[in-house]
Amino acid sequence: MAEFTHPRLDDISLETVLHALGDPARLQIVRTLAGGGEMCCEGTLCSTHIPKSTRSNHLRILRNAGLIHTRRRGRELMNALRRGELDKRFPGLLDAVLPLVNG
Amino acid sequence: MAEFTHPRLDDISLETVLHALGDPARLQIVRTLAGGGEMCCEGTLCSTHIPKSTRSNHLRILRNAGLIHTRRRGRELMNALRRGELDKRFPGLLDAVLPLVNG
DNA sequence: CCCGATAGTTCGATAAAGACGAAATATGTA
DNA sequence: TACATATTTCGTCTTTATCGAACTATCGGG
Repeated sequence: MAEFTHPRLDDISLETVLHALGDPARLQIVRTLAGGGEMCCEGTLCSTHIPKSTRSNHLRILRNAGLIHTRRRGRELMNALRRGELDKRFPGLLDAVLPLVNG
Repeated sequence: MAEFTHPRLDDISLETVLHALGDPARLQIVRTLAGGGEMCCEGTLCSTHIPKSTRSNHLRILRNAGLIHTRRRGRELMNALRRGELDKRFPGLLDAVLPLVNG
């Protein structure tokens, strides 16, 4: 399988990022990844009953938006938040979104 | 015409706000209103060729999300960003979104 | 190697959301 | 009252999202 393509830092658009974050499932994924670790598709949203094809699609949207980085580890695909890069590109955005405000 | 309903500060959800912001037209409206003034539907997005029914819908989404406040002034409906309230509810969010990053 | 199990993606069909012209509603002015 | 202005609502069409099923890739064990 070909590896994934991730947008370069400068190509990440705020609008696309906001669109990606504007979904409850994706926001939850991002918050889960905010701890700093990696998580496979199976691992994300494990507390909910979202089918894997939908999870896969959510992760693809997050990846294409530039929010997460995906690498293969064995048969799993590990996803990590591109925290440092995003903080550089959009200072303060993740800080504002990630706290446990849970509005 | 009945006046508009605006969500109370505590009822504004981050997810809904992010969804509202995750559209280029609406992001532009919010940025335009960030100057602090009021603007009618006709006035928003005046540089683009978006039909009024679509503009109206965008403003409704922003209003329901809690981002803007709408009041009638004569036959116009003036819209203003709920900046102070949003800064209280989601500190740093608008500061991160509004700068002319234009990613 | 080939097989089965595991992890994810892709496909295809249905469901939900958005866009926009046309018609309706509300307000102001003559 | 009649007409113009400002905006919403409605109906239709297009776009986007969801999710089961089928497909692809990787690993471990005969």
